[in-house]
Amino acid sequence: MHIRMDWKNVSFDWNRARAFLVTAEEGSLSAAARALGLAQPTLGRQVEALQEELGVTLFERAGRGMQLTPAGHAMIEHARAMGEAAGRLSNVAFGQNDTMEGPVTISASDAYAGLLLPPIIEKMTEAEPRITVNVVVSNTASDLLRREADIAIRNFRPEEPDLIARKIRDAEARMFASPDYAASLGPIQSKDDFAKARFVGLDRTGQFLGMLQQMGYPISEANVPVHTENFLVMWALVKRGMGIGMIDSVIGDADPGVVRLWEDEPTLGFPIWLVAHRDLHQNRRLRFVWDFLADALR
Amino acid sequence: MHIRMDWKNVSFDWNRARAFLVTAEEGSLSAAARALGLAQPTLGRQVEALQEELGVTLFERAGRGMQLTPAGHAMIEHARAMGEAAGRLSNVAFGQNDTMEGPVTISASDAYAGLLLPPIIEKMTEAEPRITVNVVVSNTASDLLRREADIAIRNFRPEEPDLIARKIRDAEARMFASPDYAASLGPIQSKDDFAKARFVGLDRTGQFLGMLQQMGYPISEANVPVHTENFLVMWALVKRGMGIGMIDSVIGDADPGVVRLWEDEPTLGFPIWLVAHRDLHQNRRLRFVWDFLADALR
DNA sequence: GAATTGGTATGCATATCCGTATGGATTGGA
DNA sequence: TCCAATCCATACGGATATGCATACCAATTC
Repeated sequence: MHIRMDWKNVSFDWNRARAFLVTAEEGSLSAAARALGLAQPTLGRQVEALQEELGVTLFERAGRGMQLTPAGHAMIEHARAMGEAAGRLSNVAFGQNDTMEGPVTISASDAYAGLLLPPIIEKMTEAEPRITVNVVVSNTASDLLRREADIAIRNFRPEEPDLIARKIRDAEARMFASPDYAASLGPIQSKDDFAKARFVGLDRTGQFLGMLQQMGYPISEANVPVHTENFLVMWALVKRGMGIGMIDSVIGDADPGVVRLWEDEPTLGFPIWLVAHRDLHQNRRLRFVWDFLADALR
Repeated sequence: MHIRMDWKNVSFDWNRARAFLVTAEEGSLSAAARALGLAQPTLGRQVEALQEELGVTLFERAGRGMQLTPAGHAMIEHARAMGEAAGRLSNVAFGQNDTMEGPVTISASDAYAGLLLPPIIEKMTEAEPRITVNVVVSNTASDLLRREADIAIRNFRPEEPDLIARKIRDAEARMFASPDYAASLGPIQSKDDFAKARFVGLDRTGQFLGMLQQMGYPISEANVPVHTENFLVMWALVKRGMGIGMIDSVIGDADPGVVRLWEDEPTLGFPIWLVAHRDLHQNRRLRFVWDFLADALR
């Protein structure tokens, strides 16, 4: 049956425990306030009230920020446990949430976010107007674990056990250039014809160049006069005739401002994965976006 | 150094999680409100707000009380984890609390609470006026685990590993009676003289009688015309001359209204233990009361 | 050493939350 | 079937917490 429990020891204000936790982790009341979306005096008063309520001094002012006292150190691990349980609660709640109204955050590389997703998102919001879409530009998988994003589009299979992934297709990167620049190069018959071509590089570390060299292109640093780490910048440069760029053929083919350079070129293959957190994947809204993206990206 | 954490998933109102937890455990909003010392509409609104905030239906009205939905079941364990961490936090905080101002709850049997403790508590509050003393009459050790009491006076060594105990002394129960009744019995020379004596029994189950018979007293149920489970009632009856009562000799000797019946009687020995929760024992206020009681009860 | 930066405390208007009182619904028992 | 008990929902006045603006403080920089 139901054992009569005693709730005296949990009847203190739990939000004050949250204030304590975040202040300790962030190191200052101001940072905690920013992290929680509250005002700094609010956090200060909550921590103050908790100290008053428990009769314990938790922090000492330390010039820059707040320093935990020994008593605070003895208590922070339990506040952390509360926070972790709260996070799990929130995750499960999100998974159980079966309303179509609300936000979904999609994480993708800048190329996908800027070139491929916009029309997809437009169709999706037409189909489900109550869904609000946020797009985050990122290339790491960790933002899913931290719940900075709900669904990620990645080019690798994530290893983390808490994540689930679905392979959409194998994409291939091909060479594109503006029609003008392609014409100035003349007809391409073999790799040797690239000896005098200009490329728009994708990083400063030379990986892009090395990759092409490995594929047998007779090019050196002189062939890559401009670099960027941003696909969208690269693409804009390519479209302005600054050189050749390599990008997912789906993106290049869909862009009327560029042409394929060479039909028979060796392509650079890479997979496209959809990734989500295991706990959140049941969410109805998320499932809808997941299925929509899987269908549209195929 | 400090990994930037994301607090979005813990920034919901933790007090609402508490409301969810207690409501689920207690089975109704009203019971939860009583348990937390809040009003029923408050709990109702908090649960309502949590459902709104998370987009999940947690409860269904079930005539008598609230029933968890499947979604609620999926989440309650995490709320429970929060509650357990909150309890530990509260315990540790209590242990770290180093102020002399505040309450201390002492649990004791009715005999000690009513006969032995009052003068001790009086002296104690004189020595430390800022301490507020609550006395709870109870004979179980579990009220310490539930934190319904801070210090308990017990006649057995508790087995629970979370409790710490200190043996104060071995007490002996002796026979006392009012002077009038003692005189009416005449001088006592041996156990046989008790054949026609009247006793005031301490329970209805016959344990008291059996104990005396085992000690060699030639008595039967006819010698125990009145029973009570309450020591204070027993004592009042004894002092009114209703019969013989057995009680800690320290209590009996200190009471001018009774006399020892027989110096050479075989005594019934039992230990006196002071018990407290391990986590709370560091508390300065508690230590003071603990030491004071240990000294005064010796 | 003055300016700048990042942080904490305080006063005040306001928005939010809480408790009391009350009505409505359901259960259990006479 | 009706009565009593128990519980949830709603309305409203008042207590409480929040945010903004600002004063103040320590550390770092030029």
